[in-house]
Amino acid sequence: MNQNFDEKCKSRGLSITVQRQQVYETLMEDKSHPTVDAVYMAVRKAIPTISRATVYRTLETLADEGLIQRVLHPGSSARYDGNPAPHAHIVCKVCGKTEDCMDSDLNPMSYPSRSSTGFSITECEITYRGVCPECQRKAQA
Amino acid sequence: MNQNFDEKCKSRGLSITVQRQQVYETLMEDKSHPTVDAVYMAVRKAIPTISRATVYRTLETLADEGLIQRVLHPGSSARYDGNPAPHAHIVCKVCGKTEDCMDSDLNPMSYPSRSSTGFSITECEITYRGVCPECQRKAQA
DNA sequence: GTCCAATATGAAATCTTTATAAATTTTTTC
DNA sequence: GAAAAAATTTATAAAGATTTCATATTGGAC
Repeated sequence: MNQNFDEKCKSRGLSITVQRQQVYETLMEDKSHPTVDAVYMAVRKAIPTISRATVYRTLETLADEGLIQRVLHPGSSARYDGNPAPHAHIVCKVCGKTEDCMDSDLNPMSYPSRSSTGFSITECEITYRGVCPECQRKAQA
Repeated sequence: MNQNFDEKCKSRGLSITVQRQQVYETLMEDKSHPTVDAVYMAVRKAIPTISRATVYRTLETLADEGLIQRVLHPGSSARYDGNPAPHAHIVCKVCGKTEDCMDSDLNPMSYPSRSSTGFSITECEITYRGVCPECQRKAQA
């Protein structure tokens, strides 16, 4: 199916399963930062018997392995992003829509030094919150 | 109790209630970025009959008014920070401990321009994820 | 192909959070 | 201050999100 993905699993000691392949492929095709449930619904079209628990576990596993990334969403359900490269996100606090934020004027992400925190840092997430154009329009009406 | 807090409520048109006062005071005293449940447990010592729903609602209200701030926590429960000023956080992905991240070498937060996104942005959140010193030690053992 | 380890399933359990209606408290008005 | 109006709290339930668990199935090494 996706040779690249299979190799990445293999190199990490993960078994290659149809469920993992399908979840990954679905996320690569859906750029909307879908919720777990949205991924579950999409994957069911290909694997009708897949369990919701499997989708949860698979997404978590792939994120732990750095193949995808988890995107936070205030007070609501988790979302995932098929692009594992660090980049900022912008979330509408009315409808929850989540988009990449690629403004080149933004300061580049920097990491705190190990010495100052004692943490070993592996991920950085920047989230802007606001109101998307559509919800602004609806609010005016 | 806290004159300052009472005034802030008044200026925002919020009623002053013992529940709000106590939730706010609890959060000011607890610098650990507690979960809603932790706040609920602490406030119960002062107001044993307080409802969990009230704590949820109160924290949300105070955050909406900018008196406190909500801190995201990947896939888990929300946490709150009594300091409403924007600052980065660092979260341990093993135990969930959340700390302020005040490294002065970090790039300052910048906001994307309105024109590039169409969003009206009100909040920015920076979260680093990694493993805290304690959990690193435990993992070695 | 056989076997063992890893993974998936399905249902239930466990959080976490929100909604609702009735009761209470605050604020406003006089 | 007392009464009326508005806002808030309570308690319960419901909804939603996520995890757990025992069992069944599958993948990969041999």
